[in-house]
Amino acid sequence: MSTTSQAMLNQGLFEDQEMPSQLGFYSFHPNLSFPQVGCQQSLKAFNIPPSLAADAPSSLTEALLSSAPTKQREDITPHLGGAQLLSLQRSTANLWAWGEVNECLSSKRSIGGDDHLGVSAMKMKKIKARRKVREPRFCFKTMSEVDVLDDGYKWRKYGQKVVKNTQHPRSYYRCTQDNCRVKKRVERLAEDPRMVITTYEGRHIHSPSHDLEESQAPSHLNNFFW
DNA sequence: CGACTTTGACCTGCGC
DNA sequence: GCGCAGGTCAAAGTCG
Repeated sequence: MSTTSQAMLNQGLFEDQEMPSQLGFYSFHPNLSFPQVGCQQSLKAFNIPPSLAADAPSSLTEALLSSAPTKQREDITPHLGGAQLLSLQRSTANLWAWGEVNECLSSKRSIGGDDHLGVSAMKMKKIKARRKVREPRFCFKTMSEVDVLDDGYKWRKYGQKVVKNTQHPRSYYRCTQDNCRVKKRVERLAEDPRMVITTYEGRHIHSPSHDLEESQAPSHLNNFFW
């Protein structure tokens, strides 16, 4: 669709279903090092081989690309290699997660063992206590004029809320497929209204509604549903 | 008429 | 316990 062809997938954040405290993030900047441990935990949840992520960020990029729906693959590809993203911007959509990611990044090399994420046990305990069990979440930022990007699935809007300190409302969508409980939130970045923050929660139990042909193509990575 | 959006009310978790 | 903010519900409205 032409409206989404201008969209640029810049960076993302995902969370392990089994271990919500394990967060990984990806960036398409080739020089940015990778928080490998947390990353691999999350990759396991999304069925992406850890070996792809352990080597270099570019490997992960390929993994994400090969497992993404055709439409998003087209959106992402033109921007690979030339990405100029070094900073991680906060948004109300993933504020709860960015703190942990930042701590992970700042301490990932110096600390091993159980405390490999560098988050103090006390703080981790507080975080876990605060958070109830969540579906795996995947959040990314796109530059797009349209709020709702065509990701191949059908969504029904079930709510809209004005979030504090932002002039743009947040929209809540649910997958229309029976028994599929995937949700997504869409909002515009307060600092840059051109950027759309899309947060997926849960995993689809079915193929994209208009991407069936591609989803049946043989690939060991194609079980990564968005 | 069914599918979808809108929107105010309600529920829940968290900080103080 | 109270108030705030985010998330969800559901009735009403809209559209094809």
